[in-house]
Parts: sequence; structure tokens; C-alpha cells
Amino acid sequence: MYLKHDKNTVLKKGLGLLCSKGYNDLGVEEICQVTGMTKGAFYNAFKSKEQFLRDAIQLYQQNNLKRIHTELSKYPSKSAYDQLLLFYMNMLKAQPEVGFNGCFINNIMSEMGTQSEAVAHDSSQAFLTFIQAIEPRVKEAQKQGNLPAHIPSRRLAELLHSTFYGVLTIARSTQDYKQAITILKLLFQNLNKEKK
Amino acid sequence: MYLKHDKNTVLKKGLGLLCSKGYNDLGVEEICQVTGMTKGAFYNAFKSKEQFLRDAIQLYQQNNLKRIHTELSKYPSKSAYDQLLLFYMNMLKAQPEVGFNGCFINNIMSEMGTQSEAVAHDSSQAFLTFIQAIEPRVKEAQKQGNLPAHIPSRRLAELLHSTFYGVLTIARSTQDYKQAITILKLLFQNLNKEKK
DNA sequence: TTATTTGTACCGACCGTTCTGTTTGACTAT
DNA sequence: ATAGTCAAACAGAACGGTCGGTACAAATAA
Repeated sequence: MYLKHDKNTVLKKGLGLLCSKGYNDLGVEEICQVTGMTKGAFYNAFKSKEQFLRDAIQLYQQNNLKRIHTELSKYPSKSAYDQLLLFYMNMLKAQPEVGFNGCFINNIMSEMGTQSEAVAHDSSQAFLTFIQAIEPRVKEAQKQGNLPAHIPSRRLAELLHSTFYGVLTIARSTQDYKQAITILKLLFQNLNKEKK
Repeated sequence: MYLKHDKNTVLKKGLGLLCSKGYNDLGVEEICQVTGMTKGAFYNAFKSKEQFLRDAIQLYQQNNLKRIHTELSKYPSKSAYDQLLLFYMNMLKAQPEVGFNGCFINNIMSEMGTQSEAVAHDSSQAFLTFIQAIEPRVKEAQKQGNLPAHIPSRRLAELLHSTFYGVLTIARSTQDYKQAITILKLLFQNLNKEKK
């Protein structure tokens, strides 16, 4: 058994392309060119272009879950509330580096939702996973008295994440992440009645 | 001079198609079929498929601005706060009827942002226009004491609209608008310190 | 050898656009 | 009125390019 190309490396590069160019505007030819594959190798590794996308979505989801967990554990001395706030801030601050592309999952859902049932399912699944990943820290922040305790933690996580998605859209539209941060801070401060 | 096809009627039908199928998955052929045109008529009326999209975006923007204004004036006896809340509720409640397609502008921005500079510009412009349309009522609600007065009204409008976009994404993902309403209500209630 | 992967040429479908010719109705001259 | 003219609008076949996918031979381990 010999393999010139490592599937994971290929997917990683492909994911970068998908993030910046989307699906429809990205050809198999270009994927091959960037990854150094040929079509033969590509179609040996992936059943179809769509399967390639689905694999890339899965990789993105894995990467992001890891990232969420490390980012949320980055400052152990800080409160859960601050950890959440910092996490979202950092995501927004990173936007200029990624060309204000916003959230890959969200973009793919918009682009492919009507074209492929399978992709639509995958991306909405990924969406829910992110919220689940956030929820424990939200619950913690509630216990620590920095987020309202009378609201179900799941609902709060959904609210935070929804607004994050929304300001990400604004950031994309205005090509400015600072405004997005201001808006998200507004939400956080308002939810935190104890602090100034 | 004779005109078999009314451009506005065509755009209206086309907008419906664009909303439900997006841009890439919608062919000129299909547009023609639905509107009763032929390619000759289509390309006589529109310079290109992309120009057709840009015209449709403009129509959508006009329609939505009208809708925002009428919806926000629908219940003159209610407070500005309630008017805003009801407006967003109604938008969310309408989602099942439109196949949970979310916001056309947002979708197009995600789908076409990387493919066409012009479309990206048009849609971000439309986005800002919506926020401007909301802002006066927000300012009113602040004066009436139902939204925090110390925050610039523009920022508040951005926060409300961002979260609305976010929960719209959730509604799309879960195919359930009730959860989206719950989350948005959470934000409203939290911003309104006076009410229960 | 033998099984599997890779390179490359090619196919076929799709789709936006163009092209050619036709229809239409306003305008003009008679 | 009526016939003639013209330019705009329309019909729809054809084009040209793109792109996902396939065929098959060459290459590569085992």
C-alpha cells in the first residue's frame, strides 16, 4: 500500500481554499493544483467533490471544537465569564487575517443549503455542536454570578452564539472587527448585572 | 414601443426564485421558464445574470424597507419597544412560510461575497440600510425608558439586528422558529430593566 | 506478478451568453 | 386611412467555455 498524498494534509489545504473561495467558485482542478494532486489521485481519495466538502466540514468542526476548548482554558485564573468574552473577542480579532470570511459553516449553509440535503444536514449539525461546546462555560459563569442564573444555560449559550454570528456578519459587511467587538461587549455587559 | 414583459413583475418572480434557490443553483433557463420569457427577452432586459441579481437585491431592499416601516407603525398604541419586539417576532414567525430561508441579503452575501465584488458591495449596503431603518424606533424606545439610554442608539440597533440575524440562522438550522423567538425575547427582556 | 495508486487525456453535461432572424407597434409620408 | 420604414423587443437555436467525473495506461510498492 503506498500513498503519495496524505488525506489529512490535503483536506487541510482544501479547507483553506473552501473558506476563502466557497464551494461553487472552487474547482477540483484548483484543489489539485494547490495540493499537488492530480485528478486521478483526487478521485481515488474522494468519491466526489461533494464528499470532499463534507470531509472538510468534519475537519473544520474537529479543529474548531479543539480550538474552543483550548481557548476557553487559556486563562485559568480568569472567570468563566471573562473566558467566554475573551474567546469571542479573539475570534473577531482574527477576522482581518482570514479576510473577513466569517464562519465557514455558516457560509456553507447559505451557499449549499438548497443544493445538497446532506451538506445542509452536516452544517446544521456542526452548528449545534459549537453551542454544546460553549454551554458548560456558560453554566459555570452563571454559578459564578456573572451571567443571569434564572435562564437555562442552553438558552444563554444560544443567545451568545447567535449574537456572535450576527456581529460576524456585520464585521464581514463593514470589513471592521472593532465595531463587532463593541456590539458583542454590549451584550456581555448587559447580561452581567453585577459588574460596572 | 411594445413590452410583453414587465421588468418589475419579472424581478418579483425572480426574487422569489433567488430567495429559495440562491444564485448558483438557479439558471437563466429556469428564470425564463417561470417568468414566461425567453433568453432573447431576458438578455434584452438584463445585461447579464449578475445584473439581474443586483436588480433583484435592490427590489428586495425597497420591499423590506417598506415592510419595516409599515410593521413598525402597525400598532400605534404600543410602545416603541413593543413595536420592535413584535416586528422581529413576526419576521421569525413568517419563516415556515418561506421555507426557513432566512434573510436573502445575508444568504447572498455568504454565497456571492467572494465571487462578485459588486454584489458584495450591494448586499453590505442593504444591510446597513436596514439598521438605519430600525434606529429611530430604538431611539424612541430609549426615550420611553424601555431600552438602556446610556448606549448610543446606533449601537443598540446593531445589537438587536445582529442577534436577529443570528437567531435566524438558528431557526434555519433547526427548522424551528419558536426557539429563535425565545432567544430573541431573552435579549429584549434583558435590555429592558424596567419590565419583569 | 499483482494489486493499488497516480497521471492524463477525454467525455458529456451544463450554462451563461451570443447570434440571427422575426415580430411588434410607433412614426412618417402619401 | 394606408402603406412603408425603422428600431426596439422577442424567440430560440447554437456556441463556447467550464468543470465534474471517467477511462485507461503508466508507475509503484509488495
